[in-house]
Amino acid sequence: MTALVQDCFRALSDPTRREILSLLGGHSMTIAEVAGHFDMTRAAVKKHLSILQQGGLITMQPRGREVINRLEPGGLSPAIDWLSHFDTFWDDRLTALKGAIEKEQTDD
Amino acid sequence: MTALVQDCFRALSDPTRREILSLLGGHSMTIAEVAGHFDMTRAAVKKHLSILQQGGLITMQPRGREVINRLEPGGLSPAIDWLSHFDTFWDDRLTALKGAIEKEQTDD
DNA sequence: TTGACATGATACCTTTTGGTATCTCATAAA
DNA sequence: TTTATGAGATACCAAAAGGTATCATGTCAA
Repeated sequence: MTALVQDCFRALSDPTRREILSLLGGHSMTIAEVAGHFDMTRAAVKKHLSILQQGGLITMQPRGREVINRLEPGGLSPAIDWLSHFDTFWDDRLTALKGAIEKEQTDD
Repeated sequence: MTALVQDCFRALSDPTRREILSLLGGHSMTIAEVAGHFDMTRAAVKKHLSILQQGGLITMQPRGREVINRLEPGGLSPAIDWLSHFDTFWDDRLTALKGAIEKEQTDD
C-alpha cells in the first residue's frame, strides 16, 4: 500500500496538484470545496486528487455523500528518502572539500 | 538563472532522469557515457539531460568535442524549499537535508 | 586534408496527460 | 416520495512527453 517513489514524484510534478496540497495544508476539504479554488471543472480537480491519493500524499474519507480530502502526513517520505540519497553524496563531497581546505591551511 | 520550482519537479518526475542523477552522483560523464547505461538512443538520453539542465539539477560543460554532464549540488533547493512549506508535515530528515544543502551553497 | 566520432538539431510517431462534457448513482433535504 | 446535490465513470479532445530516425556540425587524429 506504500506509495512508490515514482507515484510520489509524479504527483508532485504538476503545479495544480502542489497548490492543492498547500490548500489541504490549511484544512481538509471536500472535492467541491477544492474545486472552488480553481478555474477548472470538478472532474479535472477530481483527477488531480486521485493522482495525489495514488502518490500517497492525501487520503479520501467518505462522509455521507461527500468525500473529505486530507493531507497524508508521511506522504512525502518516498520523495524525501530519495532526495536524501543526494544529501549523502553532497555531504560527503563537502566534508572531503572542507577537509582538503583545512589541511592546506594548516600546512602553510 | 535560478531554476523554477516547476522545472525542478518536472525534471525529477521521470524515473530515467532520476537514475541519470544517481549515475552522475558517482562521477561526471559525457552524453555518450550516460547513454551507455540505458536501452535507448543517445538522442533520447540527450533530451533527458536537457530537461535536467533546465531544472537546474545538472550542468553541461563542453570539453573539446565532448560535453561533460555533472551534478549541480544546489539544484534540488527549489524542490526542497517547496517541500519545506509543509511545516507541520515534514520530518527531521527534510530539515537536515535542507540545512546540508544550504551549507554547501554558501561554500562557493 | 581526410576520416572518424561526439554532439546538435530537426522531423516524426505514439502514449500519456490535463482538460471538458455528459451521464449515472447515492444521499441529503423538501 | 420527490428533488437537488456531491461524487463516480466514461468518452472524447488537444497538447505535452518520451521515444526513434536522420542529417548537420565541430573537433580530434591520422
